[in-house]
Amino acid sequence: MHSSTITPIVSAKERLLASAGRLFHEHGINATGIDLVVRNAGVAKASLYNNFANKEALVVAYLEQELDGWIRNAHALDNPLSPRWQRIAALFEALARSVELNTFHGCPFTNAVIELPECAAVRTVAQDYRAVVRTHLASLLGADTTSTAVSRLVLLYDAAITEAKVGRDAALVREASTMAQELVDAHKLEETHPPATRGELTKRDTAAR
Amino acid sequence: MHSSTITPIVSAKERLLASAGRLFHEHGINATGIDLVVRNAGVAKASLYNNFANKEALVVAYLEQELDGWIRNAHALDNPLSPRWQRIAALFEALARSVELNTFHGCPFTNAVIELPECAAVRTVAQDYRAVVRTHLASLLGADTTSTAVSRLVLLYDAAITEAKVGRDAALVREASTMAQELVDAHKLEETHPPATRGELTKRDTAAR
DNA sequence: ATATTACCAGACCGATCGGTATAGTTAGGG
DNA sequence: CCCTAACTATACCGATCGGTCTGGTAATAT
Repeated sequence: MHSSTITPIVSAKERLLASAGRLFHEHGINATGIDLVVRNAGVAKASLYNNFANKEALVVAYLEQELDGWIRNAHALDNPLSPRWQRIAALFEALARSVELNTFHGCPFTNAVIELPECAAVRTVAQDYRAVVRTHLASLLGADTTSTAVSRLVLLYDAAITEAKVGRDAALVREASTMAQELVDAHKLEETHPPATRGELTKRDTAAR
Repeated sequence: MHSSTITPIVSAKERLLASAGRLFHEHGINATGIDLVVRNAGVAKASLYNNFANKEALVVAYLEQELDGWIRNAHALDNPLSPRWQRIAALFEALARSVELNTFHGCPFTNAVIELPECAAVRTVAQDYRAVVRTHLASLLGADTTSTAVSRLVLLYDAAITEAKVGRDAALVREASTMAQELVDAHKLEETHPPATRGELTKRDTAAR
């Protein structure tokens, strides 16, 4: 049980998660059979079921791994010394480039929720992911997590991901980025201004019913 | 071959498409087997393969049916006598209500692209859908289909759908609606103003690289 | 009357699904 | 030295997958 066990350089569990990470993300979860995951990992089938109760557990572990990856990637893209608008733009720009390189396969959490709509555990991880994204965007924007400015940034980020996946349109991703920029500017103004100054032409939608 | 053939009130093809429409949309395409579609349609298995070459063809027909449904729904929601902002708000509000009633199962086209990422025919219908949406939103906004204003409206609509499906958050859907409202207002101003008037604090993202 | 057409019911096909069981290998720890 | 733990390889399980085939019925068109 110590970490002193040497094991075959990388454990079967790690190899399985790496394999699942590639296959689930690129070809989809339902389209990827257990046998393929195992073969691709170069691991015995029994090793899968020694480390995971069943396929669903593997899927959840895969998603948790992806969540971890998102966080690390977000920090790798982030330069805390840059101005806010640049730190936010970097997120969108990474997405746009991924589209151009044809390496974008969609948000793993959205994909999983769509592929397994009745799996509660999947929804849970997806909600965790959403909370992480919201928190991160809030910190980049320098706004309260519950603020509408952050909600709007979340919307724009999700929009960009959808355009990247379905439309494969890098230009639309960058348009979302531009909207995010304007949001940052507006938020900056709000910070320096007295609070109740901006109300020019909003809040009409509630009367739309 | 005439339309004078009586047939059992509704044809096997129609029953199959109705069944596929329910099952594919609610439980997912890959998770719905042929046998279930057939049983649910109350139809013989052979009738499926008399009307469709294979499952993929059924999926494509299902998507074409959904595209048709989207168009009809969009027109049903639309009151051409209402002001633009209301006609656009109706689209978002329908989405928000669907979330609250727990009857929203995601965009059939996005779902299909995610479930069958390597199926070209699915991507094609999805692009058709995107073109239809863009055209419709352009007409609601009274702007050119290629304008950035329409692109932004498309982004907001897709964002709302993602929040509806993954986050199940009607408030976020309505926030997207509010953003769309502001877009309509901005567009209205642009219409009445000389063209190059609005450039306060934009176009900086292109320097973000 | 006779084809033809559209349909139904269900057996059947090989392949693959997720998952289990058996048996053997390798390595470290008491 | 032997036990345990992690691993490999592979056979096997029932269920279901997408898809085919047979055989029969009822209504239409000629």
